[in-house]
Amino acid sequence: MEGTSLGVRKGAWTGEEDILLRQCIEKHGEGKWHQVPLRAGLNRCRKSCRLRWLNYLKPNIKRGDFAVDEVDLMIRLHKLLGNRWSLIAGRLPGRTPNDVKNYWNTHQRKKSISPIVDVLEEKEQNMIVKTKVIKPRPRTFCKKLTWLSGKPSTIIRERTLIQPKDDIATNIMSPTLTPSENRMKYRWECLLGDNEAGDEIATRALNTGFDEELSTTIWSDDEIASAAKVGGTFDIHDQDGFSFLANF
DNA sequence: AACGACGACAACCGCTTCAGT
DNA sequence: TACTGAAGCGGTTGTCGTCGT
Repeated sequence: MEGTSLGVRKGAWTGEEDILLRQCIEKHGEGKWHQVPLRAGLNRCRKSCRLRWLNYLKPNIKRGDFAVDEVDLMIRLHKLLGNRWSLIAGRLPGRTPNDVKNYWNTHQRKKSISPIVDVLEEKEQNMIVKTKVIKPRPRTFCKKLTWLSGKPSTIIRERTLIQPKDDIATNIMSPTLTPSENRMKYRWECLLGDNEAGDEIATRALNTGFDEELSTTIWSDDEIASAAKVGGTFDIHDQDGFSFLANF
């Protein structure tokens, strides 16, 4: 793996390079990775420096075997998130995305290749929920939409969502899931999110439950505007046949 | 002792996303 | 709005150590 490309060193890092990189980060802080090789006096590319720091030199990195509870959490998170290693690692203190990925590829993937485990996993999948990988994406709306521009309109829109008894749950509700699936989703959102009151909210969600009825209502522009402030998932249709799923 | 298979993990590469202009 | 460079992410590869034959 040793070698150079355009004069940039590749391959395993030496102890000397580690020291230079660590000193540089301690002095200037993380970030501005394109400046790090110059500042540290390293003949490495920015990517290499960043990776070395994040995966090896950064303080508080936990090394050694994964504990049973870490593996358990990893499996659950992987079921929910798929191969989103940085998110999974974010919930495993001291573990890096590379660590998690390597562990998964060497231990867990091996297990999933096993036909017996395959069958068990499939059964478990059927018992719980179909995996739905949630990838947050920014949504952009056409500015021609009158209700976004604030102009009055007579356009009919439908709002379809499962009504929660507790409005605090509204934000993460999905009309495409059953109430129990929504409960599960809610718990995970609370677990994965940065919500400070996550535990309390999760408990309340479990104790509260959700109504099973879907409601379809014609909303005025004002109602939609207020709903957007509260938040939630909306299946919106207008009279031009334009429809989309919106999360506020 | 020699050698091949395999596992673990560090590092690279290419692509996507984000932010600034 | 389009463009560009930086940062971040996940897939893949290379290397090294260990174990079994």
